[in-house]
Amino acid sequence: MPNEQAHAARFAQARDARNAATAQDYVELVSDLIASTGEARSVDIAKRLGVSHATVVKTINRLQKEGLIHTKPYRGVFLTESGATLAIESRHRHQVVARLLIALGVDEETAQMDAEGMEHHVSDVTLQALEQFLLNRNK
Amino acid sequence: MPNEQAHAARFAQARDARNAATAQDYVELVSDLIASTGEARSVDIAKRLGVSHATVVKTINRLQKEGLIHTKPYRGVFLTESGATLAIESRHRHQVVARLLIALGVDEETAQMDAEGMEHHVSDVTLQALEQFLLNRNK
DNA sequence: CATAGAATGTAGCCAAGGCTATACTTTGTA
DNA sequence: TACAAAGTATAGCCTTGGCTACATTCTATG
Repeated sequence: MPNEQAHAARFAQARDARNAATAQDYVELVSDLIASTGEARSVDIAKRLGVSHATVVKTINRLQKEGLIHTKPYRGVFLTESGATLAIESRHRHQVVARLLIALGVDEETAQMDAEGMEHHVSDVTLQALEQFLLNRNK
Repeated sequence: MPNEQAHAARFAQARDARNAATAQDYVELVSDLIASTGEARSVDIAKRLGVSHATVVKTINRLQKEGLIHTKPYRGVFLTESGATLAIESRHRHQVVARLLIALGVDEETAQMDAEGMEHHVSDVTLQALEQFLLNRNK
């Protein structure tokens, strides 16, 4: 077993990642929706996430306060600059994890499923290692 | 982008994994503490998790209702049979993920940090693929 | 161009997982 | 053996992220 402080630090980091996961999921999804359909409407976000629209509206209000998103009443949802940056990072992280799993023989759909949860816990150090592995492999 | 249903299913699975993560962390930790010190006391669990003891007690009460743990008032925490099974599975999953990251060049401490969060999102299919990769690599 | 239906927003509920503060047992030792 | 310290339990608060039910605004079409 690790020592007490190290152990607590691991759990603290995992908790932080869990808390940040929602914000990342939303900005990534908003970014995808805008890219593919020209706009991100809360009803579409709700369908994609599989939650009620009320939950989406509440979360969007929070993310707006946090400066990741802005909205116009009865209009779509838009990303701020920092939201857009976060979206790009999140999508990249997701794709790297998914590609790794596929490279290791996991089927596409399962890879996407598992990557959705795992991505939020991949640190920069690990992300680089995964990218390096994928790079070497395709040489 | 995936289709709507598939997309929603991914997020649903990630949410389920998040909800199950606490239970897994607790039983794994209780199991480790019993193995290394002979008992699992709530104050030690709190220190290891880096949360207050009140939080630990509350969670333990919930897990007790769910049949993973049992306690004797003012005595330690013990695992039920299903709790012990879950602990073994969880620890195994954690170790496979950590070993994978180390095999890909991530340093031990970072690997343990990231594995702590990632493990809860690794499906059985992915777990098998990771084990297979580690096996082939050590041949 | 009125209006029904769709989209958006609001209110209020719940459980989980954090916290501090306070109370109650146990236990080691002066 | 009495008592202080350590450990355990309880109460009450907060935020997040779910939900349903209801209210409001847009918009497309008859």
